[in-house]
This record gives sequence, structure tokens and C-alpha cells, in this order.
Amino acid sequence: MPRPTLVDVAKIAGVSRATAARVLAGETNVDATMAAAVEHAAKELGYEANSAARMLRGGRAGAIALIVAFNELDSLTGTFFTSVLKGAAKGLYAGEVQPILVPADHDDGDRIPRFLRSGAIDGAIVILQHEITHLAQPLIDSPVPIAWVGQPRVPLAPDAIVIDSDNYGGGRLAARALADAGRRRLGIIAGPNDMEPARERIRGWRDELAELGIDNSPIVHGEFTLVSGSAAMARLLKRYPDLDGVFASSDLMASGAIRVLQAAGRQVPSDVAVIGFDDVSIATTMDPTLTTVRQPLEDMGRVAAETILAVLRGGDVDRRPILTTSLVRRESA
Amino acid sequence: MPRPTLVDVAKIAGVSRATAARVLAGETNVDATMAAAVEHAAKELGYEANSAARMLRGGRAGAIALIVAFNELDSLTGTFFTSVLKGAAKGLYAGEVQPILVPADHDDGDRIPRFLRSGAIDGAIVILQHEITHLAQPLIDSPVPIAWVGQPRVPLAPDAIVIDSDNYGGGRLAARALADAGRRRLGIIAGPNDMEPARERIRGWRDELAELGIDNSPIVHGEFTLVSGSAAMARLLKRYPDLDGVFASSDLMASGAIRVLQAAGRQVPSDVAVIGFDDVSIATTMDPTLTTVRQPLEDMGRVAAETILAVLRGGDVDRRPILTTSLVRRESA
DNA sequence: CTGGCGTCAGAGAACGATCTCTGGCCCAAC
DNA sequence: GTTGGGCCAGAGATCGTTCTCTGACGCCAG
Repeated sequence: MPRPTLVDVAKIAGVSRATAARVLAGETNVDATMAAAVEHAAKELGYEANSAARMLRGGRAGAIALIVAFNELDSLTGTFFTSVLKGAAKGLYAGEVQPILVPADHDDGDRIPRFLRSGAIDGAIVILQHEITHLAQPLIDSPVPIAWVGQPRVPLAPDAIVIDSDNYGGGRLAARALADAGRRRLGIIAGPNDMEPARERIRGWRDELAELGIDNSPIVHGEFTLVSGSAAMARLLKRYPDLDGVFASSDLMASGAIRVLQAAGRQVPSDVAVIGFDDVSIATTMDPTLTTVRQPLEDMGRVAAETILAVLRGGDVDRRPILTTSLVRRESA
Repeated sequence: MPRPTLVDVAKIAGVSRATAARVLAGETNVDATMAAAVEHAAKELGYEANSAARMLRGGRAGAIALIVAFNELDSLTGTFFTSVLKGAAKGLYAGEVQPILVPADHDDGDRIPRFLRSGAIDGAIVILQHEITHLAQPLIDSPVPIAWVGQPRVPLAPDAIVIDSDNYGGGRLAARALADAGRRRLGIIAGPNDMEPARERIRGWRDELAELGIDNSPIVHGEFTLVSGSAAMARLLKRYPDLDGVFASSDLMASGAIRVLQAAGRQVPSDVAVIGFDDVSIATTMDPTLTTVRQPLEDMGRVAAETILAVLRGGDVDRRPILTTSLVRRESA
């Protein structure tokens, strides 16, 4: 049996389509008896408005795409995505908007832009740590608003929506925490230099160290992954064998770094204190548990959702919110 | 400027709506000159069919809901979901169907059933380890087909779509692997007794042990979580202090168990060999890395997608596929 | 008692793609 | 030369909801 339509409801309630629509839309200028009849009929039939018809008539889809790199979703890197995803989906859900999951990889090069033009979504939230190059331009050219979670590598228009955390402040927090623990022979395992957040973390770290009077702290670079963290730590140890504090600018790199330190006979934190960045789940499962600069990932997702919804509703909102980072003290520093 | 419609394309190409539609639908019985004009006009305008109109007219939504417990998404338990999610989304994407993410928790008790009735989706894939009780009945009563990934605790109709892995076979694999490693004093940390997959793992484990002539192996129960695994291991050690092999029926419980074993001075695997179940990411990051019975989670998601798509297309498919489990040998056994 | 205004229900149009049905044209065959 | 069949383009209807416009009724004031 087909799904009941508004006409069915109206027929049973003995009123016209328009009246039934008014009642179900919550308008008040309807006779109470009729309204009750409509409510009753709708409940009886289990009526629910057909979303396609509403969409077609109303012009709004009531849906937002979440563009994510699926190949990383179930990896360690993925814990970053899932936190943001969770926040974004919750935020959209609260706004009565459907989150549509779109795999950014596996793209045939045309489906995402086509999807953006199909009217099936009102906007998109992009959650990519490493952007897929062929996607950047289509996303920038998107006919619907896009919210970026984290600064992408590509330059964006000044009115672009970008949700980021305070990477600069996070870098300062890490430096101060190590200094407060009495460490003075410090090194940093930074992210790739072509990524804005990575540069900001370095800048915060350096500024704070400068204020503390600590100079010439060496920098090595990784790719935010566990293995690149191990490799970077090995290089750092070679350059600076007697260091007593390391800031790894992702938790995964911190994890890789700690393994290398332990393999090299250094105790963490007694010989070398280590601070990470992100506060993803691995930080609590490693041994020692990781002291880290927390990015409020779930909040970032939620703010992305709220911001794009506000933009769609024509509201005047901050299009570049920056969420504060904070230090989470655990065992490693 | 508004999105171009089929009428715009037809106007530029100098043909009627119907002809333009025919060309874009790939029908061949159209004059080549006209077809070329339509193709050209469509490309020039960046035309993409309005999905709402297509949906309304065609009756199909072209979307499948993925119902997931969001509170667990970024936790350790969540790695289970994300793998399935990834497979399901890939499978749907391959079938040209949009995956819509639906948070199962945070439900106000009515939105999910209403959504199922809104025509916005053609079906749903349910990925819940611990079902939300108030959702079970609405899901069972759903007007659209539902595919369950993993046996839920509630009884389902015989024609329900359930994608599961071979839990029984997995239990046998674990028993045999420990026996092959020369272990004879074995114990099992099982899942909750009211969950079918947990019972099946026990049954497989026992049958294999019986064939191997190992009797009276003790059973303790956990809740599939890390802490419950620790607690269960502590109970097991007290009951059976000289055991030399443990099968924990989830990787998280195995992780908790190993910590307790190590804290009790037992070396893993030399004193006690441990085998887990699932093969989620933690299995590769713990120390020692975990030998485990692999559930093909991503495949399960993909098969769920393929099965529900086949059902929607009226195909005759296996509605209860069981995917094989396999042993992944690492360091812990 | 009548005219005017306010309120509220219903009829109709619109959203945009798709599918059916009709009508016209061309070619071939009788 | 005329008729019939086949093929192809276009007009129209349809999906279900929402919004605007119209018309009717009732009430109040003149």
C-alpha cells in the first residue's frame, strides 16, 4: 500500500489539502474542530510529508554533505575525522538537517561536483586533512556554501567559511608546559611546512620559547602520521642527543616518537617529556598516556554545522571561528 | 542566478523538454544533430538534474540511511563502526546511492521512524552493537527495507536482512590456534550471553576444544569493552592461575586482559598467549600486537549495501549472508 | 438594514523531471 | 498515387507539497 499523502489526510479529515497543510505546518488561523480532525487523520494514517515534494516546492534540500576521505576513516588518522564527523552530524541533526556522507576519495572526478549541483544538498562540510587535489577547485567553485574544517592547503576566498582551532595558542601551550616541567633542551616535530596549521603551531611554539629565553630549539618535520613521527624523532635524537622535551604536533607522531625514544633507552617522561597535539583516542591508550594539546574536534564539527546552517538562513555569523585549544595533562609530560 | 533546468537546456538546444530528457537519459532514438545540441547546451549551462524533481516523479529517493550510535563513533568501540561504515558507504556510492548518516542515540523517540516514513530514503542499514531499545521496534516495523549488520538482540522476522560474520567458525579458529601453539590450559573471556554472536563464538570455541580433547575450560563474561576485559581477566586469573592461553572475544577485551596479565607479571605470549576477535585498529597498535580472529568489517558493510540495493531492485539474493572469519597472526599468540 | 472589512477555507498554480500519448513525417509497398 | 507502418518530436499529465489568490461568510458600524 502506498504511502499516505496530504490528499489522503485531507479526505479523511473532510477538509481541503490547503487546510490540512496549514494545520500540519502549525499555523493557528484554522478552526479548532478542523485542526483536530486533521491531526487525528494524520496520526491514524501515519502520515509524514514527502520530502521530495517539499524539497521541490521549497527549493531547500534540508540536507548537508559531509565530505570525508573514506580511506582514512577506519585508520588511526581516522579518529580525527570521526570526532569531527560526530560533532557535525549532531549539529546538523539538531538543526533538522540530514547529514549526507560523501566519500572524497574513490571519486571519478565528476560525481562530487555534479552532486553539489544537483540540488540534493544545501551546503557541504569538508573534513579533509590531506586534500584530494582534484577536488579542491570544484569545491571552491561550488554553487552551494562550503564549510572547511581545518585550513586547507589551497587558498580560499576571504569570505570562505573555515572552522579552525587555535593552532598558534596550542603551540604556545606546549612550549609553556614543557618549560613549566623544568625542561630546557627542547625540540619540535612539526607538520608539513605547506600546511597553515602546522606553521602556526611552530610559530606559537617559537614565540613562547623566545619569551622564556630558550633559543635554537631544533625543528624536524613529519607528515602527521605515526611512522613519520618515528622517523622524525630518530633524526631529532641524532641532532640533539641530550634533549629532555619534545613537542610532536600530532598525537600519532607523538606515539611514533615515544616508541623511538623508548627503543633508544630513554624513559618517558623522566628522561624526555613528550607533548602531542590533537587529543585523539590513541592519547589515552598508549603507555605512558599522552599529555597533549587538545583540539576540540567534536566542537569544531558542531560549529561547522551551526555556521553553515546560519549562513544558509542568511544570518550574520563569524565565518572564520577559531576554537580554543587546551592542555590535557597525562603521564608523558 | 538560479540553477539551470531542463527547460533552459531545451530552449538553448532548440528542442522540447521531452527531447532533452531523452538525450540526457541516454536514449538512442533521437536525431543526432538534436542530441549533440542538447549535450552541448547541458554542458555549457552546467546542467544537473534536480534530484528532488526526479525523486518526486520517480518514487525512489536514491538514498539509504546508515543508522549508527554516534556516542560511540569516536571512541575505541567506534573503530568497529567506522570500518563497517566505510564499507557500506563505498558500496552505496558504487551503486549510485547516497548514504545518509543518522544518529541513533540523541533520538527524541520519533524522528527516526518519521524519517523512515518520509520517503527520503529507500532503505536503511543499521550498525549497532548495543541496540537502543526504543529504536528496535520502530526499525522492525519500518516501511522500507532494513539491513542489520550483526545479529541484534531482538528477534527478527525470518525474511529480515542480516549480514553477519562466521562467529562460530571464528571461535573454532581461536581454539585451534591456541592449541597449535601448544597451549592446553585455556580460558575464554566471552561476550554477554544474551547476544547471539557471543554465544556462537563460545559454541565454536567449545566444539573445537572438545575435538581436541580439552575439557573444562573456564568461561568468564565481559561486555566487549576494554575495562570489562580487564575485570574478566582478573576473575579468570583468580580461578585459573596457571592458564597459558586466553581467547578474548573482542580486541578491546583482549587489550584489557593483556594489561592485567602484564600487571600480574605474566609475559604475553611466552607465559600466556592471547587471541582477540574483530581485528580493529587497536590490534596493531598494542604491545605486543594482537593475534586475532578477523571479522571482515568493511566487507560486511559493503555486503550490507549490496544486499539492500539488490533487494530494492527486486533481485533474488541471500538475505542472511555470513562472511568468513580468518586468523590474523601477530605477536600475542 | 446595508455596506465594508476581516477572517478563514478552498481552488489553482508552481516547483522540475519523466513518462505516456498523440500527431506528423518519411519511406516503402501495393 | 495512395495508403500503411514505423519512427521520432512535442504536448500534456503526473508526482505531493506549498503558497497565493479568490471567494464566502460573519460581524460590526453607519
